[in-house]
Amino acid sequence: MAIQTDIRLGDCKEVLKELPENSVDLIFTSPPYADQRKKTYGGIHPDKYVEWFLPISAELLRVLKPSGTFVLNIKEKVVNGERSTYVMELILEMRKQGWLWTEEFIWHKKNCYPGKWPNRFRDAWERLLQFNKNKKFNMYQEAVMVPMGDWAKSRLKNLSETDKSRDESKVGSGFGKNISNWLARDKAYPTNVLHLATECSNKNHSAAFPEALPKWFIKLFTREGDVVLDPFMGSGTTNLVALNMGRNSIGIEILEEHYHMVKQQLNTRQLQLFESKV
Amino acid sequence: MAIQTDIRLGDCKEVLKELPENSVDLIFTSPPYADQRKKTYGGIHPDKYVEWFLPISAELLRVLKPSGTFVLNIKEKVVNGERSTYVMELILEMRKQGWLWTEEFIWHKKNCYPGKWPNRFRDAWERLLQFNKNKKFNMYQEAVMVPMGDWAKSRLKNLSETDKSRDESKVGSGFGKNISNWLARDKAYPTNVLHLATECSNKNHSAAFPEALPKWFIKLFTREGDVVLDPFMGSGTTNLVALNMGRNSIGIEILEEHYHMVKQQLNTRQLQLFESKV
DNA sequence: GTTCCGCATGAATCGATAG
DNA sequence: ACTATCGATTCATGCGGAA
Repeated sequence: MAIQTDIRLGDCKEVLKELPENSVDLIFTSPPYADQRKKTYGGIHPDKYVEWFLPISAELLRVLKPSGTFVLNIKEKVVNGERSTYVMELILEMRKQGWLWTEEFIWHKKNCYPGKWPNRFRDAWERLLQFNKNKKFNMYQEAVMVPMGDWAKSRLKNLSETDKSRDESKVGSGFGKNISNWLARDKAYPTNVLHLATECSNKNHSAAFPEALPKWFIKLFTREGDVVLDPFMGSGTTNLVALNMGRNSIGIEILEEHYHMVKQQLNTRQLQLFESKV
Repeated sequence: MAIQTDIRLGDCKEVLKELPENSVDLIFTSPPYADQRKKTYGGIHPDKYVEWFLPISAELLRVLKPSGTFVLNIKEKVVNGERSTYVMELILEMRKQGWLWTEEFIWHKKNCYPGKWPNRFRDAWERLLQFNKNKKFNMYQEAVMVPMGDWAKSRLKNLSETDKSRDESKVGSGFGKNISNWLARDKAYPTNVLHLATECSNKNHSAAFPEALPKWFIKLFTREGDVVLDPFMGSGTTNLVALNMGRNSIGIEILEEHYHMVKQQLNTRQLQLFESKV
């Protein structure tokens, strides 16, 4: 059966109500961060963020299968010299809503925004919060194991200090950094720290997160034919990756501009897939 | 003047009251994590953790200089399949107490303890929460600069060959000013992600952090002759590093065993320092 | 065809200036 | 006093043009 990619235009708070309950295997999304992207999303004030998000997370809880997982990519910004606390408040409120806060992965951004400030360094990481409905959920750990090829072994012998750090980021797109520990084995399990670069200047559009990010979580939490949902689709990275990986997906986007752009990209990609089968 | 290392035996909640207010430049500590290390510290239950810590953080707020910084190394453990929320609750409560939550650094542990669970990967990171009394605080960023990446290196190499000679002939015109800025800089500022290995050395303490961790923050937030405090001294890593870096320090430890061990180590080290001067 | 170099560009943050 | 906008700061990355 062909893979379905269902793209919908509208406010996810409303559109989500159209989806049946217990129908999604993985929700992977990166909502607009508080007080950012004002031009495109209207900007949610940090003080109002939790209040704004909770009705949406309630719908997400409804549509997620009991065995499914919700991965939320978010990072609080600095307000008045302090880190905002809305992400922590959101976690606490979502737990009251019925979510389990299972894990917090760290996305270590290799190329973060430059800048110099008197009392702060560059912010090089974001949160990837894992939420679940039940303690038992689907997780396919073997799918994200890091292969330890021969090249890694040979390169380890004569590594300069600079090469060491560079080498780490090349192994399996940033996973499995402790090379020397795992030399004896073929594959290693990753950790809860992901070391990836942002794809900053793509030709037509710049995605908020690199393809490797949704790809990793789709591998980890779904199998082929499963359903992936991104309620804040944006440039459609999650859905395109899902399609390429043989997963059905649903994407919701509030901006017509993004919606049409993703629609067009999907048509191109689906045509490619069709032709490759003929 | 000789560097003072003041080690005290007792419960820090009480001992801290002996210290004068506004007297400490940096507090760096790793308190017992909730419900962990039961054998050595009696284990604080996650539900009671905030309640237990707040009187201590109140004393810390009192003894810290207005220009000082408090760095708290902590990580919530997994309870019943979920991450505990006591760290987030602690941050929210400490802000009510008057602390500013300035930043959250990530310690990415290079070689974390191996292990495999059905629904979880190895935990390879810990939080380093930075709290301050004021928006203005002492920070010596140059002390922790790191070597630059490859791009800058290759660029520098090329600059020195093509543009350097031209620069010399036009001194004073301002033409080569940018170039000399680049030439002078072989180091870049770090980010808020620290990538350090854990030390697996056989210290008689269950959760020793590597020396590089306190060393980095002592460099960043203090100068020689400043005062560093670790209210949960443990094996005394913070104080030993401070001594080696020419900082005065105070350490408080509740266990006699640790207290005497650190006392002895300090005597040895101070004798070394004394003899090297003679 | 390779390799190399130049350049634009980011979920950023601060401080100053303006309404 | 309090919010909105703007310029300056700065580095890893990928692309396109050049050698």
